[in-house]
Amino acid sequence: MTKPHVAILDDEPEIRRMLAQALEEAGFRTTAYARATEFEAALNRMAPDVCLVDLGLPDKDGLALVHRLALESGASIIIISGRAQVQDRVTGLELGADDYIIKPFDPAEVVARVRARLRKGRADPERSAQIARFNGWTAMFDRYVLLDLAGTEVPFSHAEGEVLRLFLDAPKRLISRAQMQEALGGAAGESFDRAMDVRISRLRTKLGEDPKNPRLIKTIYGAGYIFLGDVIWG
Amino acid sequence: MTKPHVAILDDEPEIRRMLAQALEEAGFRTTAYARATEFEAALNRMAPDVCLVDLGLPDKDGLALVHRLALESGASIIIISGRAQVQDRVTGLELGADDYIIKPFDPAEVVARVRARLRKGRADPERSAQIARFNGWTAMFDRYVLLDLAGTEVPFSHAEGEVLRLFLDAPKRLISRAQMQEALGGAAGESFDRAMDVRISRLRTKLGEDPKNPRLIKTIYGAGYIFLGDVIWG
DNA sequence: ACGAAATCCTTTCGAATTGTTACAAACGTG
DNA sequence: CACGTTTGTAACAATTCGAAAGGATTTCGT
Repeated sequence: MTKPHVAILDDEPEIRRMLAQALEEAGFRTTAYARATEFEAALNRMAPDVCLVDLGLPDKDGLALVHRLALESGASIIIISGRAQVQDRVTGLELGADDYIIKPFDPAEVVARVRARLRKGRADPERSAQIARFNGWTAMFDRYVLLDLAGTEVPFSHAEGEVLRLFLDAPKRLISRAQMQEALGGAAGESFDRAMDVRISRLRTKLGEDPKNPRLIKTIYGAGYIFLGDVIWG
Repeated sequence: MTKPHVAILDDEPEIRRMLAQALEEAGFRTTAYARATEFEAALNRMAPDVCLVDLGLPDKDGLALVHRLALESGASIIIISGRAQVQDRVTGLELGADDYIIKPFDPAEVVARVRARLRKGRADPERSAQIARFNGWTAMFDRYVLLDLAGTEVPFSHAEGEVLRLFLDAPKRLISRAQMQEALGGAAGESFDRAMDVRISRLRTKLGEDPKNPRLIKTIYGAGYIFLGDVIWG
């Protein structure tokens, strides 16, 4: 996978430099332009993933450019503008911009917003498979099965999966009972405690734990549970 | 096509009302919640397109909620917060939010930003895509037939096609029973549940599923269904 | 308009999953 | 070691789901 490409269009050299530096430090490839005509001419061969466009351009109406970009280019468009009126933002967004940042801005926020745009653009098509590996096991949450080292499938239920996910999201950290109850959607004030115990008990047997000496799901008397084991997501 | 659905989570009744009114005037369907727990409980049957989440909630850490939403729900997430520090915005966006709006805000801008999210989310206006391939099958919705690898035709009915399309539009994601009921136009409060079971049962047999070990349409007890299989539209 | 066929919903009962109860074991405290 | 509290788990009950059978509705041809 190559680096995502961010195109910058701003007439102030200082801002161009600042944006390019921040974005490249964040792992993007950047191309900066000072004038709309040059920007447009280079658009096709650039094929950027995100465009940062300043509206206060001397040589062309920025909003018209944004509109054309939105219609013809598949890139996400982020407007950067000194005009802070709500009406400016609304028209910019209605014309097809995906975000609107007001000067002065913090480069860190720009990077974060660029990342957000890229995430949405590619998140849906190939969402990361919900797979976690730990101590010889492979948990596949979309298929509701565990694989051991030999490759034999051990199916687990939704209730068990909720507990397992909780553990794998916070390995080697104490998880209090109240925390778990909240996460599992347990109505408070009930004797839901026993149900949790049962879930954990069932999960333990499926993981082949020795009841006398559990190595993965350890219970801390009076405090909660802790999941040992080295988790790798993905 | 039904109206897009926007879910609102904010503890201040005044803001809930303002947002709901502005969004409904703009042609959206809205559902508002005051507390995170209720919001989470209703998430699956709501199946919103966009979530507006206030971070300053009394009953739960808003950022954790945003993170979970981003991972598990396909919806776009817009944070609304009174905290104006750049660092807050950056962490919010990094955790998976798609936008970050600072209080006090103008309802018109919120509407514009919601529209921007929907535009990108449904960037594929492929309502003309009537053919999908998955795991050796070819579903042709305009002709109401399934083709297996050998090319033999298996006709399916309209009701079965509705279910199949729902699955193929959201593969490898949990589809709650309530969500399905809504999508199939089932009036709420009825014993429509059994009808859904029957539809799915018929679809399963047509796909040649082994009832004891279904590989494509898996049922998650107490939660819904999930469609495994790699879908390619077109 | 009438009857046949296809489609779809409802009913019903059996199977699978989950929560609950009850009791035993483990733990901490004095 | 005695005692109360916390946790594990087996057995049971409640809930949820699958699939067959029958009936209601729509569709279609004549």
